[in-house]
Amino acid sequence: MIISRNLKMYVQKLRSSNLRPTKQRLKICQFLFDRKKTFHFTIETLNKKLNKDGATKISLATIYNTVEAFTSAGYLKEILTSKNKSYYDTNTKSHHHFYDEGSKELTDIHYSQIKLSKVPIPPKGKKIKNLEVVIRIQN
Amino acid sequence: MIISRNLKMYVQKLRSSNLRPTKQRLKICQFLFDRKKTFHFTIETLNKKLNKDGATKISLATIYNTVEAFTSAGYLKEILTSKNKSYYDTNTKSHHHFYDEGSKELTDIHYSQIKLSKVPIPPKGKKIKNLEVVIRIQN
DNA sequence: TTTCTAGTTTAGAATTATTATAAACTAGTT
DNA sequence: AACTAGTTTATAATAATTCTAAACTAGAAA
Repeated sequence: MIISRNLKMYVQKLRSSNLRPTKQRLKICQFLFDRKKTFHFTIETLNKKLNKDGATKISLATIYNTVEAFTSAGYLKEILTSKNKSYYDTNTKSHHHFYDEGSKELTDIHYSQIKLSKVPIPPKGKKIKNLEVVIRIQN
Repeated sequence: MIISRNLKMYVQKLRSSNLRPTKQRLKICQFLFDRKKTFHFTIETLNKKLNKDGATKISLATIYNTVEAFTSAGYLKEILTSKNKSYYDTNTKSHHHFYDEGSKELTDIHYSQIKLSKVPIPPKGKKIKNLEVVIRIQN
């Protein structure tokens, strides 16, 4: 079964980031990363989906902790929106988003679809960590 | 005095957006727009600055209402960040930001400092309302 | 294997930002 | 001067997130 191979992979991945491979973290890894397409979520949606089936529950606090840990470790990317709720993305590669103001849905824009021909120099002593384009759309 | 000229201007501006020129709204207009440089703020900072002097207090609810009204009217622009607090900008023209992850400060990037040579077509039936680049920086 | 300990999970409380409510007030029309 | 719809206000309610401290566990050491 593929899952067991991925599990080992996740154990290594977590260890390499100094995160103990706990049951909860592995379950969240499988849920987030055992998929082909990238996945956008909020804590709320993740919590609902993880705890939908009557299976072992992962507490909300753990979901917050884990998403935060995965984000610092670079497994997840926090997305910029104007809403007071954090959005995350399993696609950590440089890419951009459409943000639909009506439906509040995010759609990936492949990095090749946007080209910047001029980027400013960061202020003295600072480095660019990340550059993100959000295109707000509406009907 | 210049202020009285601006006051009249603000009265007109508000009327033209179907907003009654109340004492509170005019005071907030003066505070936000009687300045040369653009101003970035959160509700929290605006509230503190408006109510610093022992002068007539403007309630927090009014500040929320007014900022929301001014944003819909196009006097203010909501800025995208990853934090769970709304940031606003008195510069509503197309422009971009540095977001310093350490100090959580926003700095304007003049629109001419960023050039996009390729922009995607929006999904069917949708129009682009706005395009914003946020460059996250760190030490 | 058993013991130990630092890291982790958990439920629930606390905090923070924002929105809702409903009574008092006011701009501006009649 | 009276009226009314829009506005302000204090406060309560809600929502997202962070904190806390007790219970649990991975995995190193005995």
